[in-house]
Amino acid sequence: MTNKEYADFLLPNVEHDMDYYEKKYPYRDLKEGAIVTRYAPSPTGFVHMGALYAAFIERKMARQTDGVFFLRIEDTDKKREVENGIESIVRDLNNFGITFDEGVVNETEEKGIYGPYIQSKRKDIYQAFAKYLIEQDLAYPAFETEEELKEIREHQELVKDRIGYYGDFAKSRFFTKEEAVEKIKNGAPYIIRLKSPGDFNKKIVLNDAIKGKIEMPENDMDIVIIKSDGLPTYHFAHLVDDHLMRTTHVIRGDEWVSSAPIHLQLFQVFGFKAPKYAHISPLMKEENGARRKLSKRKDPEMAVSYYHEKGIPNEAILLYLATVANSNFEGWLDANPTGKIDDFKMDFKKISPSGSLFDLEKILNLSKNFISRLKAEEVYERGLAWAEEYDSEFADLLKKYKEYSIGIFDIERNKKKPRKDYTCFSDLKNQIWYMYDELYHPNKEDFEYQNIKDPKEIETILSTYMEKYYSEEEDEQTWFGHMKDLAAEFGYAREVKEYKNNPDQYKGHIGDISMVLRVALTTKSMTPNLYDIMKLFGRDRMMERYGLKK
RNA sequence: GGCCUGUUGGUGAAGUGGUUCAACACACCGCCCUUUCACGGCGGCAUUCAUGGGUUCAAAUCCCAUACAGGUCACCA
Repeated sequence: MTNKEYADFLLPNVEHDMDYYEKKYPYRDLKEGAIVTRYAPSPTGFVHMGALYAAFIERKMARQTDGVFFLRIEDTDKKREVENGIESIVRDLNNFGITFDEGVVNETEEKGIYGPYIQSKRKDIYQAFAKYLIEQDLAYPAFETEEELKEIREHQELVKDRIGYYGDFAKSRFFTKEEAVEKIKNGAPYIIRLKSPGDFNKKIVLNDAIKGKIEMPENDMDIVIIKSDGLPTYHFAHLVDDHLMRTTHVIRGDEWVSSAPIHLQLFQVFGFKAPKYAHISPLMKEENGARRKLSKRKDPEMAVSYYHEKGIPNEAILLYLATVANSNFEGWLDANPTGKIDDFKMDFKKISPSGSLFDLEKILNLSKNFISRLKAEEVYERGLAWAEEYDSEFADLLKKYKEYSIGIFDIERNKKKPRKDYTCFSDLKNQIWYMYDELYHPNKEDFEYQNIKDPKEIETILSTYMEKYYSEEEDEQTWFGHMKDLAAEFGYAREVKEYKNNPDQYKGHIGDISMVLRVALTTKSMTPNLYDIMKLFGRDRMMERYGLKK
């Protein structure tokens, strides 16, 4: 029996051969240095922060080199598949402005000539490549059951040997073709394994774009390449797909570093040029003084929906991810305030080889700064969009008082250094609820009066202000002058300095008086500029809040 | 257990043999500005780069060991 016949026997019904596919997918005609890379998730659920981080870096590197970024779905494990997985992946990523040049578009469509981009639809291709290996006597059928494999492992643990299917432990390797055929004809189930030419005592070198030079023992495990369902394992699919899709850079999580020897060997066995690898370290979390990888199951902040619910702008998340990836990004943004992430030149070498603690504080800060730079109308629109999803009562108020609300968001916003009141959109209501009568139901103890607490005095100050000094028309300076007059009338210094110089001559200073007017109006001692707030309220509503007859 | 990687302040980090070697940012604290807050300004916050050895005239930077942390050892990706 020739090797060719053997291959046909082991993998029948394979339509094309390796050469056919080799010709079908031409080399890409791209300029020097262009990076072709991919985001290759298995459709097991929504996109989480770690995946978003990787996808962000992948797209960025492809874009800045005029390369190609494509989406490939790795669904060779049918057990883990989730319904509509593809749709949610594409949607989640698009929400962050991460789009693909090529690959899967939705459950049924794709674009690009290197497809299919869904692994389960590439069975024939993988088998064609596996057949080549069998013909070269570099792959063979293996018959061990799960139970037998377990026994081998237990034995190895017992005698403290290296664990795995290799050397003398790889019993199926030693069957003759005829013996194997016999078994199969008798109905024995089988898988295809690589006949590894590696030597554990020799070293291979992985020149990782992020982690640098890593020396590892050669792979000598006869790893599975085709599973019993005829689909390939990750390792084999990676070889076939990234070779045929003409990927130049494989950017992936660093949990893959340890299997890089397998991948390098696979490329070598076929005589293909291996892609460059860039292994990204994971986002970490600190818990009880120990660091661990951010977990999809345990950590709510891992889900991108967490940020959506909080109303943290996606732009802020992207800014954060850029900072984590290349810490010089912040400095660059500082020097180029109007710059976009797209204009920044990211560098693999600047990506930290060790995992970074995921810093929610920092995201909140970025979010706050981002919102502060928005126009009042934008804050309104985005705040409303958030509220419509998560706080319908507040959404109704925003809609009912549109111009008024924009006015609130506009306070001290149009300056070089705008106010930073809102850390995220879910924070809006906490900051300004008192501006809406519908939300204003204070108790007496809610009023945060400071130095002046006497109800009688407060009442007199309020009524005097409204009757004698208040005017709806005045500009800020005039208004402030009136405040000073009011202070003086009640025995408070017109200027803080004056009070500090002669504390005995005054009961307090202008600040004490304006505090009364502020707290009586809002219950709060800390608010944006009082002048602007009064402007928004207008006379009637002020009289009402001050408990004075109109 | 084998193999691989990492370890600079509360956090993210810059810095890879010597001309500020501990930048910058977030957080925190203090002061100033100021009608409150916010903004802004100024200042504080690692005499030391996990620990112990070594190389060198000179090390956070090179070497070795130890400790700690992370990853990986599937017919999962």
